[in-house]
Amino acid sequence: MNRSISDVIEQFIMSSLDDNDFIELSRNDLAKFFSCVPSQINYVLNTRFTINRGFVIESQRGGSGYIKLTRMHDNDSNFLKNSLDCCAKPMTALEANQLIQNMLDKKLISEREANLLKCIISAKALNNPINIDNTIRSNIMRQVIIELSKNVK
Amino acid sequence: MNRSISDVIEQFIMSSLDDNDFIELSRNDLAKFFSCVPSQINYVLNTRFTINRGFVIESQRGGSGYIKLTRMHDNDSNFLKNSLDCCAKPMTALEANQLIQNMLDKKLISEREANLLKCIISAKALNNPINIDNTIRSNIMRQVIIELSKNVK
DNA sequence: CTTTTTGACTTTCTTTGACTTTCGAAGTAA
DNA sequence: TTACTTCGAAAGTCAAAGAAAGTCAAAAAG
Repeated sequence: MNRSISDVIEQFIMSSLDDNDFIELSRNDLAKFFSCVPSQINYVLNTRFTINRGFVIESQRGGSGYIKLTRMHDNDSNFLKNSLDCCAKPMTALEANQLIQNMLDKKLISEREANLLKCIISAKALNNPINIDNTIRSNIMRQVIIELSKNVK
Repeated sequence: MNRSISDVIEQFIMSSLDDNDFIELSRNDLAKFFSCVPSQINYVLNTRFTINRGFVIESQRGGSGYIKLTRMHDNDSNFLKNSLDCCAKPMTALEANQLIQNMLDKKLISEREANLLKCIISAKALNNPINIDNTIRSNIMRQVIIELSKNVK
């Protein structure tokens, strides 16, 4: 569902990454191509291609500048181990969502499972009188990771 | 027979759902179309298109936001409806486990999903200083049921 | 009373633009 | 040649404006 220009740009970049582990973009050219202001590219990059979702952004300013976008590969058990670390502290719903999305991207869980998890760590599910949602959220994600680890060599 | 504007809007939405399992609405456009305030749409949605009547609502705020309305088919919807009732009160881990087992038996979820859910509603995941685990547990199960409802054909 | 209608206020996400920083190349002086 | 300066072409930042949807409770209708 490409609802906004940001979504369209996201898709475009995402599919450029289908065949390559990294790509080099020109911010201005991309912006021109999509008839938007250059900083919109930054917005897409910052909201969609985050480190939490396994992307690394490098760039250079000035003449012949560029933006290099790399998709990180990581073996599954390593990934799960790192994810566990993320769950050491209380987590916001946003953080948890990104983690779940990441698991989906890595095919550690199915789309259905991702949706289940997302709704479980939502504010609606966890909302409680005292403000410890974030703690519970990371507890839950920790258990999920432990459970998933059983299926990984 | 259409006493109120709410009834008219209800009918309109209902007939949009005749051909599709889900529709996407724009709250503002609908409100404009029916010359009412936007929050009237929420009122109609909240009073008529409830989970108990077999509807699921998802939405997104912000620029190019939307409201997605899904109708679930009633094969399994009775079971889910009853399950929802179970989640009206706080639940022990044992009760939740039984509910999950039931879902598995009915093939509404896979074994893997059942295991995930079980670890999520375990004391380990939910344990928190104050004793409201059971409330959170039923909240979670309620959201899970709502999520599963989207997949029911 | 209960249900519906209304609107002020809030939250979330996106779009835009003015301003800043960085880099490389080209030009200039010693 | 070497070192310094200038200029323009990138990319970055940040906050304001815009565009949705959500909430809640008061007022109105039935």
